Amino acid sequence: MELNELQQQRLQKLERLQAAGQEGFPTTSQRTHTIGAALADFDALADAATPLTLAGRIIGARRVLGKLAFAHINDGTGELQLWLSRGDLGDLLFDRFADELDTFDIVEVQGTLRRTKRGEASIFVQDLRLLAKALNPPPEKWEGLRDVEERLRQRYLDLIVNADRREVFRKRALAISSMRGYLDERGFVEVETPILQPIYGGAAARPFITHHHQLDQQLYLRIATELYLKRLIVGGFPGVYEIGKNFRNEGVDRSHNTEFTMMECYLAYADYNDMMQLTEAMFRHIALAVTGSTAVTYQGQVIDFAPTWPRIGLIESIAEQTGINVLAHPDLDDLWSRITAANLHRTGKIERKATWAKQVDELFSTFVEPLLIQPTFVIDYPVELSPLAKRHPTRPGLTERFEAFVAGMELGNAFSELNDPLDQEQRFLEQGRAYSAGDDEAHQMDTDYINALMYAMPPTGGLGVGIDRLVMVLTDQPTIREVILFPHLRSREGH
RNA sequence: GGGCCGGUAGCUCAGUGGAAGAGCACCUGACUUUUAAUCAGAGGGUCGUGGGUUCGAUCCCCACCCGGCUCACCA
Repeated sequence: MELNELQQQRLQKLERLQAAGQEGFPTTSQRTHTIGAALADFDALADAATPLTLAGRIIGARRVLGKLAFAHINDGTGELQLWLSRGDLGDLLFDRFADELDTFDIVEVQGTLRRTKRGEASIFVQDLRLLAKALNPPPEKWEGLRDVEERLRQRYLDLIVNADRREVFRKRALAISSMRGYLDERGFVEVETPILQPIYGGAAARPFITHHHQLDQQLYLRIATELYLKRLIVGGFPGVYEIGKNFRNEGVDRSHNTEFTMMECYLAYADYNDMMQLTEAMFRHIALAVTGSTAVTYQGQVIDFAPTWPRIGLIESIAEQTGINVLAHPDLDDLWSRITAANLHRTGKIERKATWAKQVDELFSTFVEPLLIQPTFVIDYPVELSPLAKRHPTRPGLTERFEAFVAGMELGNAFSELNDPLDQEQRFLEQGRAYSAGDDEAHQMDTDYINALMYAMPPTGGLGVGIDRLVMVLTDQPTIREVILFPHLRSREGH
């Protein structure tokens, strides 16, 4: 390992300490309180002059003023100023602090709590030792670490330096635990289903492909959990859910990451209307848990998760924005003629797609989705777009499906689950034809899933929620990579 | 994948076809209540990588690598 000048200076300090009989990385800390606990009980501990042992990372500049010195330490629960004087510490320890310790070192201090003349809560240090030497120097004192690439590649440093970053991930954890709590309370059983799958399904996406050597079997990283979870509804669970990673071999942008976290839940003897109510109630519950309010500000816009959300028909919303009733143009050639007649292709945003369903999806994504800022249910999707959803009983060609949109992003997808095995088989066959026609995201035939449906699945409502996007909205983050700890980046040589 | 922009000291950033800069950090010295401490001084660079043009390239040209924004695709 080649060390730069700053790293060598720090290494030399470590070696000097070790030469003086100090451990550079002792096995354990003897701390008596977290900083958070010390601050919470500050006045009592200070009045009683209780001796405390605290530990933490030296953050920010050390200020050495001749025979006095100041610094701050942070242990993840709080931050506290160290007050060190040559008189109290003695020459050996004071010089050790001044000469051998650096910003980012992790130290342990003993002392009593007091306020300085200017009123800042501090620990007046009587003893100190190194717990772990930082060989890397900190970034700029005020600008911090701004370079996006470095922040993502060295997320640990980003988290050290940018304290609000840790807050985002605390809120992410809170969002997930409150979601889990909501579902647990309502009798959903949390399950784990395969990530490595012999047949991928449950969504329209290209998969990652891998191989099992011993079994000599091609496997896919899951793109969704759907088909396994519904097998469990067949198996008799009243409701199931899974929170976990999905993997889609597709582009990365501000609202897409290669691997992302989804919650899927299925409720027996329910339909998509029930799932809309569940979605509203659950999002309200989570928003309250994370932010204390149902109204959150996202990128300057107030978004209110309070029920009841508007429900608009997919077909009607496209017609409203484009003047085109896609159901009146039920094949691709016909629909494309209508689009060109309306000159929509001249906007530069619309091009001819491989299938009618994808063309409809593009019209919606382009002309309707960006307008859906407040939580909105878009309902009743075409059968061709929804191979796993039950047909609408009164609207031919449509299914009982909705997607939940917030801030112009799809946050949820749900339907009354198709439980007719014969219809499901036909849908898979249709998907196979779409694949042949050039739709490389079409579903594969899953005969075992059909077999499961042939034992009868009760009427079931299902819902999927994109956790990362939900966290983006709840924490006001502009991109998905700011709510994922280690988003995917190309590897860089020598790093 | 396309378009536009970027990569210079540990970090944040200037800059120029003719000797590589600033601030912060770091190092040395002074300083017993600092809060971006202050004062004085010193050190630190394969200017993303590889070619090319040129007497001379960090700068101009080409290719490549990594990233940002954006469009396309997807949730």
